[in-house]
Amino acid sequence: MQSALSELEKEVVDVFVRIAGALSLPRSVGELYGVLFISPQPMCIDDLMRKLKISKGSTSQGLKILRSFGAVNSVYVAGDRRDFFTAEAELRRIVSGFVNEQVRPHLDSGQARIARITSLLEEDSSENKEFIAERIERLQGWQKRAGALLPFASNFMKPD
Amino acid sequence: MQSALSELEKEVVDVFVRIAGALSLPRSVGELYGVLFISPQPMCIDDLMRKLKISKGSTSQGLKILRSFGAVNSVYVAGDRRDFFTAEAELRRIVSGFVNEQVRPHLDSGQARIARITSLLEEDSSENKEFIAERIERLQGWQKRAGALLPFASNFMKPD
DNA sequence: CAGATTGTTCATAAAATAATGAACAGCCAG
DNA sequence: CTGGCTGTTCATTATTTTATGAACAATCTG
Repeated sequence: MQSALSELEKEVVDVFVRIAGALSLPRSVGELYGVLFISPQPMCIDDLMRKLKISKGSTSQGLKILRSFGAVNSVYVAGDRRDFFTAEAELRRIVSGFVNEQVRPHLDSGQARIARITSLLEEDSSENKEFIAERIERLQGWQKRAGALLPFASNFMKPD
Repeated sequence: MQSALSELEKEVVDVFVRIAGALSLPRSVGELYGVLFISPQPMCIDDLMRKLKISKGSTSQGLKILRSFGAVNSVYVAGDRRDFFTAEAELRRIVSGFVNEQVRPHLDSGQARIARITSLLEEDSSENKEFIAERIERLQGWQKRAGALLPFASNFMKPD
């Protein structure tokens, strides 16, 4: 296992670094997934640190995040005490993990907040109450739509 | 037009600040949209600065971003030299603007990068070539799927 | 045209986010 | 139990991102 990224590996890692950025995840998370994604063998923390030249802390933290939504799988390697990992390669699983862990909670707290807003609005008595009420209802509709889109998006990834 | 945020306004702004965060947009962009969203009247830069207590630079910059994907509309107010704005309230328009301006370009450059990777792979002659080839193909499939999902997501917002 | 008024830009400051690495906790092997 | 690995945590440092505000350009107004 050579400890430098080949040109090809660098490109692949770069793809995932950009994806990570789009998802508001740390750069290192994208790097880690990228390296695992094109590695035929499972890798341990030490391998990843050496390949990417990042610290042990970042590596551990990054893997924790990846595991949190199932983007990475642990693999047992006989005769080695260390933990090894591979990239989860089924898009559907990653998407649904991500949705459940990183997106749904936000939607839920948004739901709660809108409920609070509705009750604030009742106490309110400005001349614009009607307009504001319409806006809040609209916002609620958006929320609902977003919630409906998520499971659909997961299914959309079905065959992969 | 009072120059402080009511409790209700604060809550609404907060909702959009969180959404902005999820979309990797500056906090101020969420604040601006939020205030416009619950404002019955069009607002000018000065109004927004005062309401949100943010600088003129942030306000101008934030509105520029919002305009870039059609989240905000310019309104002419008779007898006033200043520019006035309202929040675009049709979700479908905002989504499709956002997709076209902020998402599609990333997908496209990703496409280009994958093409480059494919050519790098041809020069490559490791024993793992086959495995890597499979992964790159898979990645390409993901890319394609993402591209297909976007127009669908836009349509999903249809009635709003 | 001269003087205001309005909006944009951009160098700098401030704030938020991520990475580092040393300290620590757990665990196995002898 | 002791010593050596392995992985995690977290206070600090580094980096990146965002906000600020003064300088500027553009546009009206009288």
